[in-house]
Amino acid sequence: MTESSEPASHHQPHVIENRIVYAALSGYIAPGERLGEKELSEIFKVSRTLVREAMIRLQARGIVEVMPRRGWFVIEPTVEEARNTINARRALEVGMLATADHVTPEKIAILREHVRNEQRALEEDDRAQRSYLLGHFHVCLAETIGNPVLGSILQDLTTRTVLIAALYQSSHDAHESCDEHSQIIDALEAGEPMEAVRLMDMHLKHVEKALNYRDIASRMESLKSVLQKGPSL
Amino acid sequence: MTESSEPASHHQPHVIENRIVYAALSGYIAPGERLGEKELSEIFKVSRTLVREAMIRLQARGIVEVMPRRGWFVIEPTVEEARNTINARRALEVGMLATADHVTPEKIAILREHVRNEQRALEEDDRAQRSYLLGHFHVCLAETIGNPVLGSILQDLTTRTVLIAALYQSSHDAHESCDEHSQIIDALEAGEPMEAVRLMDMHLKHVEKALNYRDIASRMESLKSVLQKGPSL
DNA sequence: ATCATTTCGCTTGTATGCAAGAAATAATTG
DNA sequence: CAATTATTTCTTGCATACAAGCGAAATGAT
Repeated sequence: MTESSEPASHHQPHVIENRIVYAALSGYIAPGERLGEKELSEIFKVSRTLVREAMIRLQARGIVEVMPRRGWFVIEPTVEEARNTINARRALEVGMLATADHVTPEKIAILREHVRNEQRALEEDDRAQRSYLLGHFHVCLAETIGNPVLGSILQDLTTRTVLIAALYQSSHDAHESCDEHSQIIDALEAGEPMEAVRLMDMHLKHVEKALNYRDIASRMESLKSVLQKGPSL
Repeated sequence: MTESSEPASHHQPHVIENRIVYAALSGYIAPGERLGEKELSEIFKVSRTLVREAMIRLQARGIVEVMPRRGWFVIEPTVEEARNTINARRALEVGMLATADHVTPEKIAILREHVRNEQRALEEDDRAQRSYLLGHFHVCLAETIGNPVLGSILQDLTTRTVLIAALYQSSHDAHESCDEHSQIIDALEAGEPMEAVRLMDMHLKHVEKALNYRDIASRMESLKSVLQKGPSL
């Protein structure tokens, strides 16, 4: 539980990669944050080569980006990129629910268990765990009613969504999210996949609606005005 | 047209990466083929470092895999992995068609143009181009009625599907594929997305049905018997 | 004082060197 | 001669060294 899901190979590069993804999902690292190669190489006690390898993988997954000779940064998606990411999730998750065959009770149980963990994190007000679990529900769903390929795609998309939510200061209520997850499972259990599709579509609409797309612009504006209007020191 | 779509940055690693993807899509490199770092570094006239970077990216995209100290190889998906990949495509493409809003005539025109290119490759019996275009149709569709995020995901999945088809000696007729693409566009143009969904679902079923999942086993069997029964030289 | 220019420090980009290991070949032994 | 063991070769794994370039600070000119 402490180490989350490390996919096979315990070699350093994957460890670094997974730690950063986990940190992003948990809200420990924010969009725009700089990830210096030297800094990380000291933290993980390896050479820059391995850090670089991890960063390249994360770049391929759309989680970090590089500015030539400036450094690696956690992505700060534009409004358009944010929309695209969420719409890609919509397509994937809707299609996944629509094409899934019967969901066995065992699978329902796994999903229920996950939601129970979400609720516990909510009660205990464990922000990091809450953020992680709310995002990871969708990965769990994809792996359970879908397959590992779907799961890994969704892992990347949800990680990006969490970063988007952080960047645009999502006001989406965590309780609401958790409830919606629960309702989706209800629909699956009742053998009504199309209802599950509808609920998922609404859920993602809520996620997107909760974003303050103006935040970046307004943040820059306010910064600008502060710097302009401020008294000369 | 000769260089296909190179996504920005013309630095070597991306060039190598794209060349290999293109070669896979065109059938120039087969599943299981070894891609030596030294070999590639001589071809592209760069150091192993940059080749390695490209391979790591391709690994993240699920197109090559590494066997420790043995080398890099184009993936040879198992039967289960093949199914998972195609099912992931089904979810994604079905969801994409189902959630897409109205398709403008301009977008229809782009898709029609693509199918025309497919037909030309069929007439001219240009195997490489044919393979590339039949796969790329799905990427084109994703970028046209979806967005770049969907496009890049589908790029990876279709590339893998082409490799799967090569590995399992798909008997899927190219003409049939092309026709099915055309019909999907018809449905979109007619404003009947659900019909497009149905057609896409069938299309992917055909793709999967055309695979001879026994080929790998039978190939190993025959090789084994040949080696056992053969006369001693 | 303000603006342009240059220098300098720190970061990533790329090549290279050497170590570790797997497979193929050669040598050894029963 | 067969089977095992030793050796050699070729591959990737990882660290390191140096080059290149951006940005900030220092410098200079107006």
